Amino acid sequence: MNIGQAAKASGVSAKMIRYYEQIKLITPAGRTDSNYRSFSEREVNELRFIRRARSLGFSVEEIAHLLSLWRDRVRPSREVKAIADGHVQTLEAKIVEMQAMADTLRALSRDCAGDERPDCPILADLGSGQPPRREPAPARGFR
Amino acid sequence: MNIGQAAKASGVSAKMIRYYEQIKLITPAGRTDSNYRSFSEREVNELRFIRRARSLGFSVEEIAHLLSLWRDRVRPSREVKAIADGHVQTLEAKIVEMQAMADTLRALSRDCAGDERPDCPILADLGSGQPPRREPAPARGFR
DNA sequence: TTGCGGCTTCCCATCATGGGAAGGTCAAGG
DNA sequence: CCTTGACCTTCCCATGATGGGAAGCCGCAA
Repeated sequence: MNIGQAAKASGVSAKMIRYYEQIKLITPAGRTDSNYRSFSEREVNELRFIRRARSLGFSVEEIAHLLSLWRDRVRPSREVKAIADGHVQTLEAKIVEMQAMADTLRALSRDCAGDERPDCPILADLGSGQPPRREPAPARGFR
Repeated sequence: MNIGQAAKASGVSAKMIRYYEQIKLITPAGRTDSNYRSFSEREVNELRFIRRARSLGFSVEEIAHLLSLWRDRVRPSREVKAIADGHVQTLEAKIVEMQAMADTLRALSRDCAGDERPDCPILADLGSGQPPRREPAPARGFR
């Protein structure tokens, strides 16, 4: 199986396969006499693992760790769970951040006429020298 | 006002100010005899505008557009709103995507013992050759 | 005058991905 | 046996926004 077939079979582009090999995420594939890479079914499975992990947002570094645990028959599931939970936290933090951005923008956009006139609360906000948006007094009562 | 003071006053690092100048997001600041950049209050205000826009997640390209509208006294607010709404959509799409990742991972993690034993549904999923996760039959009844 | 802190430019690194060039290889069909 | 087209190889470059750091110039204070 050469790189194109491995790419199709795994869903990882040939470019990325070479890259993963270069950064030592995967062990270098064998080579044919003519220097073509040759992939075994096992290696294709690793590529599928990587593609799936990437699609869940894991970084390459995290995937390196996950792969080593996957290969380790006596890994403690505690370690796997820790990586997953850590990543979930990262995701949640980003989601919260983006949600805040979107909420602010929706509020500004709601009050913008969106017609031919130049008046615009969005530009007014951006130009107002607003500090990085600290919560506008968190409405005592949520605690 | 030299670059350090402008940085403090605007909240944009000196590094970034030079970068914004280089990519022509802002007009090159004037120079003193000794080649130091010199910033006016007006330029500092532009930097604050940029910092605020960045904090709302706008790309530099979008900010270039927003800045030109800001400077244009007869802009149609429609254009500003379009940029903002477009960005909100981008944010929402990313949020949905990350939410899906987090949901999947939380479900997998929930079923993982997280102890010394090697059995782990997280690794099982990653190693299962799962295709990029199409919804597992969307449970008719939510419409 | 010395010394420290700030300024200048220039280069490098990040993270994961793609584009493209130049050249070698393989298989099918003439 | 040779051509052709599709594949493979390596190498370099670009992305977006940011920071780190080196080498060298400048300005102010003691």
